[in-house]
Amino acid sequence: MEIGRPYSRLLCRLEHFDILSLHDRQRVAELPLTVVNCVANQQIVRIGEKSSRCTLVLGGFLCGHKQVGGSRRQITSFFVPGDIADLHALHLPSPDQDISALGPAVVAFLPRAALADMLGNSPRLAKAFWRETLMQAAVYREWIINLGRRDAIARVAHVLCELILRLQTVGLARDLCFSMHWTQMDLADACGISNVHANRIVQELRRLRLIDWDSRQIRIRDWEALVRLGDFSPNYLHLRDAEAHGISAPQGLLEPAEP
Amino acid sequence: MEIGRPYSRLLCRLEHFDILSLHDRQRVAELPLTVVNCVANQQIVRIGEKSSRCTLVLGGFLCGHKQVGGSRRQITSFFVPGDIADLHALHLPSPDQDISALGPAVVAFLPRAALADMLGNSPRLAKAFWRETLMQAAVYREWIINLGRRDAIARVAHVLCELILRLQTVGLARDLCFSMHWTQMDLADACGISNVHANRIVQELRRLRLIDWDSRQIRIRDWEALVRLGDFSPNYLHLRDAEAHGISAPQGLLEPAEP
DNA sequence: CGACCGATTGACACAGCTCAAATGAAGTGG
DNA sequence: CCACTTCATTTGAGCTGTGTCAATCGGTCG
Repeated sequence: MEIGRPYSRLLCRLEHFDILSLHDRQRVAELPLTVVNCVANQQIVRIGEKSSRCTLVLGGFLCGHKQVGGSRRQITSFFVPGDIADLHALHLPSPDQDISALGPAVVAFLPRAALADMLGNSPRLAKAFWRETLMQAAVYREWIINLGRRDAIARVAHVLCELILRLQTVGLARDLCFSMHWTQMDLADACGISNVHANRIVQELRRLRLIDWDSRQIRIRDWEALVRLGDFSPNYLHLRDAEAHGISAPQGLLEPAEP
Repeated sequence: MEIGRPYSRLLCRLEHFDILSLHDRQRVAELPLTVVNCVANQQIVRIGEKSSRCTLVLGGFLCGHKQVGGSRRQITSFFVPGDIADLHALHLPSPDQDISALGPAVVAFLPRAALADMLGNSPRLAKAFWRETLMQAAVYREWIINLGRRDAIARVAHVLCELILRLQTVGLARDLCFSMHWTQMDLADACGISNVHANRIVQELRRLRLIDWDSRQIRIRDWEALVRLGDFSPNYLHLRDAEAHGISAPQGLLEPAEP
């Protein structure tokens, strides 16, 4: 789980639309941070508990989730390296969901005061961070679509497509392959299905030769087909044209879309 | 559909946590705006179409929605008076969903340039608007929970509870009653169910004497029970204590929660 | 070696979907 | 004021995707 400079993937996201000035990049690079290794399922933010820091993902995955009534939890979002998982801490008094590690992860805590200070001094950085929150909202919207109107196999396919693309924007999963130490139950909780059914869907995806999911790693074998199955269109990720273009076959073999 | 001063409900939301200075309120009040009456189902924002304005709801309801594959649309959010429906236009190049009126509505268009100018000149206003986007994201998260882990009747109940509280924070629906010119299919599209099933759920809610829904108006008859049925807990709305307190019985008769 | 956790499989139940038709309500135009 | 249209609500009858329950299997770790 190599990390590089801790802020590099964050910068990669912040500069998605506008290049930052050298001065601004410097400000980000100088943010004080505390790096922490998390074990699988470690809880990082607890609903209702005020905290004075934000959490930047350096390696692995985090997820936001919430328990409902008697039933199983629902995962509301994944956070990949370069994401700040609790941006709401910037302006809201207390978190409205839990945030935990999915599998082992590495995070950096940024003191909110330092962050607020930085944003106050640079309108351009403030804009970049604000945009970051808006892009997260766009992903939430797409998840609503996913849960509301797609069947189980499409949901899973859609989630995988999204993950691949988000990883690629920060330089990961270039080969349509990434290691993911999480369980089928985690997948189920993200897709709003039962763990048993999640297992059947994974098997079906394997049978269709769309993915390999051995214990600790996912490999997309047929990107085109996965995109079709998941009814995936990436505009909600607000990628730049170049990347969005890559969608048709980000790194895999080119295959005609129509049979 | 009395409107009052067009910006009054917006101010009501912006000042939810911090009181604005007189100067800031003045800035908001002086925003140039174009008031427009919308007919039912009128489309206001089209996916992918750049625009240089934001849309403030003055009366009625808007909704964000998206069409998927062959199936029915999914509504991702409601917007009530005082909400700005397309805040993403502030920092994202193009919208990733459609926005339409649910029933007749009155909106005001605010030129993005004027808005950006205002936000650039007042850090406190910028913070208030940013917080507004974060609170919308919190609502999206809750909708993900709703669609992922609750059954149909709980979804509908939850959506109704949310609407009531959001209306009350801007001074509407004080009597647990509001007029809502939208169809059962709109409700179905928000809850991720079929229109036929939505109808059955509405009938069930009527049979249980939880709501009246005559053609054009919804009246909550048993708030406590609706909250319980919808597994509704309002913390995700980030209401101030006073309001959140009112939840147990916002205006209705006080009834003990436990049987 | 035992304990534990996650993946897998099977059988059965049911919430919610689809299709289709009937009813009701609100215009619209003659 | 009455046909006629249109759109929303309502009802019924199967069908199916997915959940639940329960048992088994396989790997990992102490």
